[in-house]
Amino acid sequence: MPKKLPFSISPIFTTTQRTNSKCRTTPFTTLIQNPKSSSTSTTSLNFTFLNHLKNQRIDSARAVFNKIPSPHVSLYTKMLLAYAHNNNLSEAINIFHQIPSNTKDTISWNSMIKASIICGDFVTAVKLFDEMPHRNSISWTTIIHGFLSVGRVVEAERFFHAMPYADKDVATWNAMVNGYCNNGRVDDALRLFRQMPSRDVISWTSIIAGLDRNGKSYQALIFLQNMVGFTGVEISSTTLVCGLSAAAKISDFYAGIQIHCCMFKFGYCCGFDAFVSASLVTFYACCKRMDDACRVFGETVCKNVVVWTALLTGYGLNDKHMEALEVFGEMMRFNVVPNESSFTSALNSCVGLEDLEKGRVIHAAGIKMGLENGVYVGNSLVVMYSKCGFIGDALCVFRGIGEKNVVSWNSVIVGCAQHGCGVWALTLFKQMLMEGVESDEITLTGLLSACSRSGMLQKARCFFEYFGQKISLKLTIEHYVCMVDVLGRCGEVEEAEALAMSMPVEANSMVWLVLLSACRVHSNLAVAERAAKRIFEMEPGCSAAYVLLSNLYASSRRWSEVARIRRKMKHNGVVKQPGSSWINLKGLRHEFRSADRSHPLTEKIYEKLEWLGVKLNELGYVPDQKFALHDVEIEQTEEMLSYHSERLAIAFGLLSTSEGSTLTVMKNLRVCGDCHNAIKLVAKIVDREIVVRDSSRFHHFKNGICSCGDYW
DNA sequence: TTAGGGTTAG
Repeated sequence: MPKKLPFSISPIFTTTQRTNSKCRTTPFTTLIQNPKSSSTSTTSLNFTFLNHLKNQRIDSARAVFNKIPSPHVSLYTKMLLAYAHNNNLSEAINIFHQIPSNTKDTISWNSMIKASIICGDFVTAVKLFDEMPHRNSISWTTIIHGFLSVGRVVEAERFFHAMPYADKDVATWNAMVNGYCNNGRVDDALRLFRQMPSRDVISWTSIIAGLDRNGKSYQALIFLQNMVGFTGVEISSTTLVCGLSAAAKISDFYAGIQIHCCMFKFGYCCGFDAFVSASLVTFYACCKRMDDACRVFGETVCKNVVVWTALLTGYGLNDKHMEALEVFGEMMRFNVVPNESSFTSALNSCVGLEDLEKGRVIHAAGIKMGLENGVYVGNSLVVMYSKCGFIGDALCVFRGIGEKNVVSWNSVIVGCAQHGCGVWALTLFKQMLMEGVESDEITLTGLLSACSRSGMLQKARCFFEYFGQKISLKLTIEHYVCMVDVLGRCGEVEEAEALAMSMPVEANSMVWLVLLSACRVHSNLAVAERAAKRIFEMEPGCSAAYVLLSNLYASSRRWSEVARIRRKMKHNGVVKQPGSSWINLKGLRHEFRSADRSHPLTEKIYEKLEWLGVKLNELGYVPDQKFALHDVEIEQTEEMLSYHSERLAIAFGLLSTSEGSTLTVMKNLRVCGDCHNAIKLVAKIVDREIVVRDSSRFHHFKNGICSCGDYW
């Protein structure tokens, strides 16, 4: 863990403390209690009223408002809007009706429309709009923007088209352009942007931000370039922040640097603008320049939660998960309250470290803050528990999520698939359909992989057809990879090959690799050789394909072919990825290679393995030498199998953890069949659950059996 | 004295 983060922190300037300092109130009440004259009294009441509103003390504001003799219409307006922001529409309407009719002006009518929209009551908003005596462009823009803000584009368009052309000002056009972008209608936004009679800085910023949000970051940067180069419209910090966001998304370092220079030039980089700082931190992080990101962070005076989260996320993006979690801890120490985004990023870093213990600590902090059942934190917790090997906890968190979205359902379905709980995955999908949540391409990937890992071929065929034809989901190459995988694993190797050959897009090396893997399971050398040939044409350095083919030859004891593959690997400079397994204990990762003797507890680990070997023999275990994969003497292969990396990690785990606790081991390659047999028995001997996550899935070993049912 | 349009982290 890093002892010191590479940036300086000025705690006096954190947002929380700045806000608190503002809250120190002046004793205004003394002014009311001792008035010298009627006019002084009214002035004091007005002042106190405004002060209460400013500090969001709505009841106190109302009490003072009631004492003001003949309040000015502007005070009525402020009062009703305050009620709207408190989601109290009936009281806002009450105040509106109290405005004397001779002073009720267009501004108060517009404010009441706005108040209805804030409270989500569009019927009242439209009724007021119809009833008001004089509409101006602000009345129209308010209602158009209101509809767009809740995705009701058709109604917004109806008002926009009904609005007299002469009344449409630049703000109205801007509202439409921005609304189209926010609702994924970027082509309509571009059409209006070209049609509008004049464009100001907000028009340009809207289209730049909109293009960026809709996956057109490169075009956004072109628009920014045109704005600066050809329009003469004065640029704002918001425009530059949007441009920087686009540069960050496509990691365009050159464009981002130019924008940073502009920010300097216009004086936006003095450290007081959190938007500028957060966008700079993110930009440098996306360009893999964490030193620069840290420098910007250190120079930021106004460090709010977004700036902190930008740094935390940036470290995560760069696989510096320990540093990310250190930032999370630091922000808490500086009284910056983490929000859902901070938790999401911190939990992602726990996944990156595969560190369940840290994940549980962050989960506890989330519970304290009441964020556990929110959809963002809940989804991240589901992923964290699932990827750290605890699918039961993932399901528990999932059930608690208040309003589940498609990501929640996908996360839990994919989690069940990875843990081999295929039936659960399918049951959850049924519930998802019943709750009316629309599935997407990730749902199908999750379902197909659940079927693949549980041998449910017919179900997979149904899903593939249902998603492809009935709900017209565009099938991606990922889906074909899954379908070839499930066909192959279920023994339909020829059909899998036929599907790979007949795909609407050309199969990539991943498709052929899963087919080759299935050939390894079902010992189909003919298809394997054809699949391997395809892979070597596309990816000559694919070590996994060489290893799979070599293993296939080895399991058939065709040692001359094994030697040929090895020579070919050597000739092409392909290096086999060494197998390694690791276990995380108290924040430390203990990693082992096959026959490793570098760990400080090596002697004890090998003693434990010998003891386990004796117990295994007593239970009738005989090493399966087809997994030795080397042309060596039988005695030697037995020894090599006994010291595979996962066995060393398990032996170490047994020595270092309390009896009865679940042991979780990670492996970079697939666990071999012989180790799989041995670990089933080891779990029985030591009477513990052993979870092994290999490159394919999670295996839960308990009482002599594995959750995968020997099917993986 | 009160009303409308653009922004950062995930």
